[in-house]
Amino acid sequence: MRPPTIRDVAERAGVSKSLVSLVLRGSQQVRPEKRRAVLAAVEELGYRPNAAARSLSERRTRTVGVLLNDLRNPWFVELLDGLNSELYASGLRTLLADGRLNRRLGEDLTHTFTELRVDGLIAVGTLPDPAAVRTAAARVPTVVAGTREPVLPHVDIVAGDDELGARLATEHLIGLGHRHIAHIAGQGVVGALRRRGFEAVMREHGLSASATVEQGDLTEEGGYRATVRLLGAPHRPTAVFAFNDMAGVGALSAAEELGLRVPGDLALVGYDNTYLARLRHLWLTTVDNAGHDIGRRAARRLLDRIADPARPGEVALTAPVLEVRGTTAPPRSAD
Amino acid sequence: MRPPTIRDVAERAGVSKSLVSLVLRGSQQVRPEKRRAVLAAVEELGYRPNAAARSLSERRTRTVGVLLNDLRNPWFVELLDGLNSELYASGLRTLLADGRLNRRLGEDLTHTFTELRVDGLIAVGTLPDPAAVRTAAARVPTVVAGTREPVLPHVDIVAGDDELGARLATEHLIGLGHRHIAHIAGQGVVGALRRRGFEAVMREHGLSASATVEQGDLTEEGGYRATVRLLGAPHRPTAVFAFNDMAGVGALSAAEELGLRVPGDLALVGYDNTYLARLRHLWLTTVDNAGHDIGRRAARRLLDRIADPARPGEVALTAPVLEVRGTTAPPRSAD
DNA sequence: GCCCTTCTTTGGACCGTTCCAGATCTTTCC
DNA sequence: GGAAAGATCTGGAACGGTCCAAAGAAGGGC
Repeated sequence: MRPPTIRDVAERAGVSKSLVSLVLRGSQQVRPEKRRAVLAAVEELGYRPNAAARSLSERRTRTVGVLLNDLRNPWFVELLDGLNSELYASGLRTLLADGRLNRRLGEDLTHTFTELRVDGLIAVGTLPDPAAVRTAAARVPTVVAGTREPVLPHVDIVAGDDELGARLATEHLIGLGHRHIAHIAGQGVVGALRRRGFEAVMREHGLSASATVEQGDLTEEGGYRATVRLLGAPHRPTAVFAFNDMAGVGALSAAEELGLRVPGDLALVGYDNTYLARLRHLWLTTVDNAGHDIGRRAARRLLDRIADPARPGEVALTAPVLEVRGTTAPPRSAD
Repeated sequence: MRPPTIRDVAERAGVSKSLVSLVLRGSQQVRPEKRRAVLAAVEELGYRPNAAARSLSERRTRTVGVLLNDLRNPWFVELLDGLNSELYASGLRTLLADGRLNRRLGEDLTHTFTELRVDGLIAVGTLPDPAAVRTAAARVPTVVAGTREPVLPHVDIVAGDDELGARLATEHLIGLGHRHIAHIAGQGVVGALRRRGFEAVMREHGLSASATVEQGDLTEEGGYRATVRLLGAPHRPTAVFAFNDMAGVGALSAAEELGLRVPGDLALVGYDNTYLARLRHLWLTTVDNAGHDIGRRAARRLLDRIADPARPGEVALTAPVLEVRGTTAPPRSAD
């Protein structure tokens, strides 16, 4: 009992398979009664076209491969959401590969996605294997979203302006009266950019001497550890700007454990405005990075690039917005 | 400049395309020197088989469709992780459709997945449109994971034992000395099961009179609102068992806002043991629902069902485990 | 009524694999 | 040395669509 094919439909409707194909692809050159007959046969048989046969013949798959760094990071999920909605509207489906979930990211890129002959590729977030992206980008239209690497010839980049975001956060803290401010840094290019924004603003305000940077990672654990180190040091900061919300929550825990009140004893800013920051119990001041919007823009870029693969790569940055919540306030006493 | 085909490889290696196919599929019936010639040609040309052509001919896609309720729920992500790792190991890739991300779930099911002729289908979590699952299950091997509906003829179900989990949580609170306990209920079958477990235990301890149930939903907001109502009532509970961690966090915020200390004035248990519950700042006592494990088991069930589609549907429940953290303690004074 | 257009409709090649029946080459054995 | 038995290899028919050149039908003009 195989699923019906276009020939079955043709036979039932009393026409040729070519005509069925025409009707299904919406040709205007078909007489109404034939069209009706075909559509009725489709309905009666429950016919669904076979995507494999179609892509073999059309030489395209209407599928976009998405390489994601980590599905556990809520910000990426939001980006993915924007991506999906825009691509779906253009009749493209999305095939997801998570670099963390199944480790063999490079393998996935070169094997799965090229075997499937995806029409396009979106790399989301800092990926473990940039070389794999390079290889793939040479064969298929590619857009990098949510990070600024790798920079490659015909590849577009859509990301938040991390340096600006870091400036906003730092300016906010300084504006509140903080002088001794620490930054918990993240990894990769994104980490470097946010750090640079922080350091630049501190320098501009003549506060380089009281700026501290502690290396963390993208997790709560990393933020916690970094904060413990920061607060254990002799001259401790009155404010912390964390690389992302997860690290910010870690910092929150560390402060609490050491008996410091937030924001009274320690002001705290995160980054990404994930739903974590929005939890009433945390209510983290953070930088909104507009993940959904970045996803949509990345999708549009990819559509453009599929239409014209040869055009030069562009970098599009979106401006982040500071979201002030409950974890920032002026320092208790002048530093 | 098209990608090379099996014919190009054959020509280069000086053999027939059939032999190339044999080599690539690992036949033992090929003389070593020919095998080497073929593999060398593959390497030189950078040949990658065309998945569409292969599935058309083999009449299977090596692809499993996954219907997910909500990617934003960390528990589902964990389940997905388990699913992926197991399926990947069996050479199946995963195509993800999120019911919340692109709303048209029913459409996706009947259109995208049937057009792609996926080899199997996994429905994760309570889905908005059970009828679509029913339709699809009639044509393709299907497994339901993480929930216990819909129950369908040849469909397996893999889920946590929600009633048992709720019992564990409730027993824990009673064991600590709580008498007046409230439950924030969730929706759907899962919600009903957890509620039933709670009510059964309360009844067994002769505490039905002091058991309260407040309807919430699966979000923080719902948990918050429900808790505000609970704590505003005349005879307020000393402990709350929330449907899931998100609702539990909402309850935490509500208690804090009303000036109650957790766990001193109010004990709190969540469900799912998501990373939220593990955040040091929240440190929620919760019920571990083993998402990763459920994902793996669902994958294995699907593999079995693909091998033998006609076998009767089975229900496999995994036993959850109570994870005691910082939000539960004995009540301050006997009730 | 006939020829020329303009619409519609159709047969068949093609997309890149797999798989099967049979062809061809090697061995083995008497 | 020849035949039978294996071991290898190959051509061609699927798989289920799209698309193009050409056939057939219908309408228009004289």
